[in-house]
Amino acid sequence: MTIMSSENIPLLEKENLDLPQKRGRGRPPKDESSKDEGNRRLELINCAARLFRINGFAATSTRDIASAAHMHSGSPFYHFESKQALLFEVMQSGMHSAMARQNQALNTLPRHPSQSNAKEQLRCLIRHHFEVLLGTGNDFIPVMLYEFRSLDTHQQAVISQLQRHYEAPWIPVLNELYQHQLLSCPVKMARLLIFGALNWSVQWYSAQQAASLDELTDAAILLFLHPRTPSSK
Amino acid sequence: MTIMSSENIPLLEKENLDLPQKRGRGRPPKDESSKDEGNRRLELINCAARLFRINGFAATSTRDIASAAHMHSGSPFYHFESKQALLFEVMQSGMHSAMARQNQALNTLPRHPSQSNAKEQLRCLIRHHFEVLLGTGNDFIPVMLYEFRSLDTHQQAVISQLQRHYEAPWIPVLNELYQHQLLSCPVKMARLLIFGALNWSVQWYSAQQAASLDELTDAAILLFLHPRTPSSK
DNA sequence: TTTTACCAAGCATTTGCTTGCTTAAAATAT
DNA sequence: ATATTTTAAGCAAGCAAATGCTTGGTAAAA
Repeated sequence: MTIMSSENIPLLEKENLDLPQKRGRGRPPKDESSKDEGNRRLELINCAARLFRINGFAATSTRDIASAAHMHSGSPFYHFESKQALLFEVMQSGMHSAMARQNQALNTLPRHPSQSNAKEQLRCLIRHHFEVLLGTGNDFIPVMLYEFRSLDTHQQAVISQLQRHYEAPWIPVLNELYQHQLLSCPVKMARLLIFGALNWSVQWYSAQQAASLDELTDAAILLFLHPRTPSSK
Repeated sequence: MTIMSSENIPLLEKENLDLPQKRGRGRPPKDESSKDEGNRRLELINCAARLFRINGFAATSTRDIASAAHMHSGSPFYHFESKQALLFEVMQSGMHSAMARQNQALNTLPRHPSQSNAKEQLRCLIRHHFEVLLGTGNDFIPVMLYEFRSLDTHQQAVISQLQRHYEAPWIPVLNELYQHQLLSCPVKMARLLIFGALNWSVQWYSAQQAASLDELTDAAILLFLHPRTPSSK
């Protein structure tokens, strides 16, 4: 990451004329899908997310990011006014994507059919949260979880707000479980501890060798929820 | 941290001759407690731990550390061969201290009086772990948890070994709880999830305004352990 | 012609660390 | 008891590399 970083990017194949992704300088072609929406800008965000996740924000240089996106060292600053602003974008877009997918996942569940599908709702939320944390290519949320302190005060406030929105659907579910005594711990503390248990998985989970996300979800449910009847299901 | 850092340390009172802690250059006096054992070196470790915890390893400069220990910028390298070696020392001494105190805490418990004091043992372990994570002046373990990736491969192996030793007393306790069906989740996963829930508390706990460590411990026990009899205690 | 997206080069600062020297206490010799 | 040597601990200064970011130009699409 630090070795060999003095403008050594163009190891790209040289002299293959008119490859579609030559994409050197100049305005990009407005190819078929008209809503291109900052293609290279998006690639910068993705590369930054990956590097920030692997090495951390402070230990990742803007040159590393530029290089990963096949740019030269100063080019990212055309798209982002600072390294910190890029980090902020990573977190924001990660949160918006996670929230959208969480709502989507909740909508696949039946709308409280009779009385208490709270347990299934919690399973759905946990399962989706594991996906957000551990799914392939999902570097955004781990970055948000571990680089929060690198934001300035205003940015932190914005991200905190998004986090509150993300956690909002959990609260009525936990409340219901608490009232039905499937959850013994008061809801406020339960939420903090449960999110801790889940979020920490980014420290030890590795896709190969370990359990599947479904198995993780089952384990978490077993740990947190206390069955009222002798039949565990 | 970054502003005004060009050798601006000696704001110490100037011209107070013969203050006992003048401590300028030269060999330190061998004062009463003969086992001085690197007094300034220890202060470097403490300052580094605090700064690493607050700002992270990569975002803390060796000048920041030197300044916090009232030294000049190059002096830490008399005691440590590199910044990374200092980080390693922080983690190692933190782990050794935590392990010693954990064993001490366990020894205050009665030696399995009749059959199952596993629940009290778990409470003791959790309570002590919160102390290690959140107690005042305990910056070492949080640094270890969040800066592991900044170590090189060999250092990581050493720290992992220490972590395994630290977690070792938890395993028989969890096994016993699982066998008595106070714990529904298989032990291996339970350990990972429980440590996650506890370790994550460094992200949200603040000494004022929040619950006491005893209350945290109670909440955790309520969340993880399933009472077999209707009486919750 | 304008705009978008980028390159090429570099500037100012910060950073980890080194080298050579200084001081004062401790150890040792006289 | 005095004088000399050794050593622990740090200072003063700076170097080479890395880093965040800026400026001026330029090619291609619109």
